[in-house]
Amino acid sequence: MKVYTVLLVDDEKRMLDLLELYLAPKGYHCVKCESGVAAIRYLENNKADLVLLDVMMPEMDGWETCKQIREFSNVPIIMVTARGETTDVVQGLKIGADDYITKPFDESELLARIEAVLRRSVGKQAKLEFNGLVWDEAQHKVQYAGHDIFLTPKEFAILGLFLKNPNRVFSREQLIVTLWGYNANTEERTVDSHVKNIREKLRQAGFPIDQFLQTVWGVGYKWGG
Amino acid sequence: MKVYTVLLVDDEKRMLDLLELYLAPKGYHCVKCESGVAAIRYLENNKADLVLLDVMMPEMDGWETCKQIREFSNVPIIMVTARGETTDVVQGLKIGADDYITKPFDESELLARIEAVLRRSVGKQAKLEFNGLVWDEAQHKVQYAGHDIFLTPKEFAILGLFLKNPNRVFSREQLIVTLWGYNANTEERTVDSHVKNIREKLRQAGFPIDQFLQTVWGVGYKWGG
DNA sequence: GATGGATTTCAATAAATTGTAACAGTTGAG
DNA sequence: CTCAACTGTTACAATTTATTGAAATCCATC
Repeated sequence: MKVYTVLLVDDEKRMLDLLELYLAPKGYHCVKCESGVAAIRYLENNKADLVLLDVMMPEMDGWETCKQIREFSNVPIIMVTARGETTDVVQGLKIGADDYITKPFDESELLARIEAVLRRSVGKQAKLEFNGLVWDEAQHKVQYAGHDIFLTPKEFAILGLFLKNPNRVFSREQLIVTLWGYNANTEERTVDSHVKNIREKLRQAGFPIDQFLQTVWGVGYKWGG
Repeated sequence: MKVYTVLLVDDEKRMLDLLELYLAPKGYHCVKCESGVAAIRYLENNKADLVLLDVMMPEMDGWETCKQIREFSNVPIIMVTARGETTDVVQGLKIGADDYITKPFDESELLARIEAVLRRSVGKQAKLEFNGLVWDEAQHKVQYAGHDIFLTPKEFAILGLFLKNPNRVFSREQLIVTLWGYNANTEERTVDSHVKNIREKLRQAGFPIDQFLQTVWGVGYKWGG
């Protein structure tokens, strides 16, 4: 069974411990952050399956943190609000949070919501947008400026991986393991070929691809702004 | 007996609880959302048999929510309006709602309307039209440019699924599970045969089928404009 | 149980993608 | 500036996938 990584974000250490106390015994791997900035830094370099994000925090509040996370990640986010806090929940859900829960909550409610959000996010087919470039899994289609860009399955998968992990550098080896599988027996040069084709097709469509799909010399490739 | 899932959408928690109090004892499975955005997100990833949608909500009102839901789903929708609210109900029903009910309502009226809408929707047979191509479930008939196109039952079902889900790519596996059933033991190539026959017959009738029923190489087929 | 249409399978062919190897071009450390 | 290592490009071979027609099977109906 898959172990889910949950990122807990709250300025109160005590609350973090309480959340972990609820989640760890259920098999969730918990990572704790005491500020929005720390959470963003974590997510930029690591993967999480879910974020539990407190709204009321000093420096940078939960909504702002949520907004910034959404600029580079589609990780499911559950907002944690205190009863009586006069925050506009609807506004928050619009920013991109997936659900919210009100403190104080009991263990079963917390777990139920987490499971619901995870279940929803697992089956969800991604639809990503980046500077006008749309990558739609359900339609298996890439669009820019209104017209379709025809990509082969491999090209489509590679582009999707980059879009899902902006700014992260992938070595050719990593790309092969992720997209071809562990026991694939593929030359690293093959990745170059696909990258070349992706660049060509997107450039053709007028998308400033060279600005985004970048070569990191001696390491691999990354999608960066 | 089938358990119906009802999606309740209202910005007031109290109203959601009240509705659930009425519906849950009658065997309806209730899902509650506090905003139109949350409701749309839910429906994009989950199934519901009915939506009870409050008109007066901040941010995105019920009509707008209804309109957006209709862009991807045919789920029956009952609008909930407050007495005295000066909304144009006729206008709303045109948008695609199936019925409406005025607050305050009593339990029996609510239940009666829900049952009526569900009964109607269950018996409802689709009739779709696409660029002059008419697919009529009640008559089990397909027409183009005035004359009938004779399709076998399987062909008819496949075409119907595509018309009901424009732009969505179906893998052969998905088509088999959806139209043959989970435990069907059918070769994937069989789908190709049916697709070939559908294409042949529609092409024969003069319909520009190749523009619509498209092969998505390495993935499956889709109905796209 | 024979008939005829519907459905499914199969195999040959066609088409497209993917992988490879060779080489040219580029980069950056020393 | 030089060189070794890395990256980009190209053409083609290998592989995978789609299409098609024909044959086999299924199945309701007479």
